Amino acid sequence: MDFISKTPLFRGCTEEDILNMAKHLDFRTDRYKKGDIILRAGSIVTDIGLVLSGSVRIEYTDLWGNKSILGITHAGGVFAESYACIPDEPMMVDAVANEDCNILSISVPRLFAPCPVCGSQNRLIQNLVMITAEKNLQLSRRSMHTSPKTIRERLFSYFSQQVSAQGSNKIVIPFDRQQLADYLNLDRSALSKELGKMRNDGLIEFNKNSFVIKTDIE
Amino acid sequence: MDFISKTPLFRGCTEEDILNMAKHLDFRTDRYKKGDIILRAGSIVTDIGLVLSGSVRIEYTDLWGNKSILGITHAGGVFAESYACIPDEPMMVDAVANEDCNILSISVPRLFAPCPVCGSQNRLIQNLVMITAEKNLQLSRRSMHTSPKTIRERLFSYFSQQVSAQGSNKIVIPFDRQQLADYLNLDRSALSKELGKMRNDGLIEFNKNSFVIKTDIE
DNA sequence: ATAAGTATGTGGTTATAACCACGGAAATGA
DNA sequence: TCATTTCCGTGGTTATAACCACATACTTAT
Repeated sequence: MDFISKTPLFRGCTEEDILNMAKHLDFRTDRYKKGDIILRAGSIVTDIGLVLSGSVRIEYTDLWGNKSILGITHAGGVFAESYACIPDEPMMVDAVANEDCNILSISVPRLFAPCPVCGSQNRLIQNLVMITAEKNLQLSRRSMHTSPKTIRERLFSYFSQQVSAQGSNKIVIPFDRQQLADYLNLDRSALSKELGKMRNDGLIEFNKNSFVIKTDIE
Repeated sequence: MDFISKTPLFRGCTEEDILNMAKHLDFRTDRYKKGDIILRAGSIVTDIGLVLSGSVRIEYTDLWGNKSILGITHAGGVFAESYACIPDEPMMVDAVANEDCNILSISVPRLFAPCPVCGSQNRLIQNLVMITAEKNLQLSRRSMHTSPKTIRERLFSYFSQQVSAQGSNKIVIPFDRQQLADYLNLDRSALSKELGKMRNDGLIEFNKNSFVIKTDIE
């Protein structure tokens, strides 16, 4: 309960607000065991899932049975919110219990239904806008960084964004090499090679996850 | 005005609602001439831009000056909403007048501020959630389709999603070849070649923008 | 301290996608 | 209708990234 009020979705809500909403909006919690399918591709969802404990894996399976993992939502995070917010939009992915977990379901239609009494749910909707907007920016950034054809250009794109975001030519990235490769849609060893070349070419310096990007502006 | 009530952002609002909000939320319209920079990268925005006429181009410029166009927002659409919804998030992109245009600015902080009188703005916020959620799904889909390494696999990914969405093995896609290549992050001629091979291999049939995807299930 | 496991860099090979160029088809517009 | 332009497929070449294998450095645990 104390945990809930600290999640991005309920940020700014008092415990009283939450209890109030729990009644009005008919919150529901469910337990799942590792491997259980929480939401199935093709189904229509109307509920946001808030992960109370454990984690949820978002999996994509194409027509030919090829699977790939699109993301993990940990405790405190929400999943399926984009599908839940759009009426009649079938899920493209499965939500699978990555480990034993506890999920709080919140009905978007109820959330959107006007409630003259409590202004609390408006706060919730606002948080929801911010959460989806933030996910949007993350997706946009990745799109930008993976659009160049060459490894070097993708790294340039990513680095320049990080330089701007961190306000310095000296940046620390939140990825190890494999994760960076996944993020930029590259092979790890090819990535390592290109980083080495860029260092030789005097474009960057790096040590582990710390990089110095040398712009020609002195 | 009649136009405004038909935009996705104001869907479901009566003219009275809109006039009401125009007062409370202090709507502002601005004219821009083709080429004008409406919003500059690095700046903090708090307003959503609703395109009343003309169109707005979203441009990304990296540290080395390389530009790329990320998208166009036409009349009725909104832009910068993700940045406006997240406090202190600097724009990564420029918003440029693609042609002479008229922009309605709506302050998100005002939109989020509680107004005891009018419930109309809640409707607006709900629409905003749906708009961002929809953009989210679009971005996710593209991410899914561009993650495979080979052209054929990207096409499989895209086709299988379309088959599912259109509910038939016979699909019509909204792209010409160049656009499909851009969408899947491919070279056009390479794309054409691979489509030809897939036809030879008996996997698909196509004619212009109509495709038949042959699953092995008869 | 040592061992096991993980992360990273590097060389070499190969598949493959980008690139360039062009010819024909189809759409557009006068 | 004809002219013009855009769109699409194809061949050939080349650059490049994936892939494989391995050696070294770094972590972590016991």
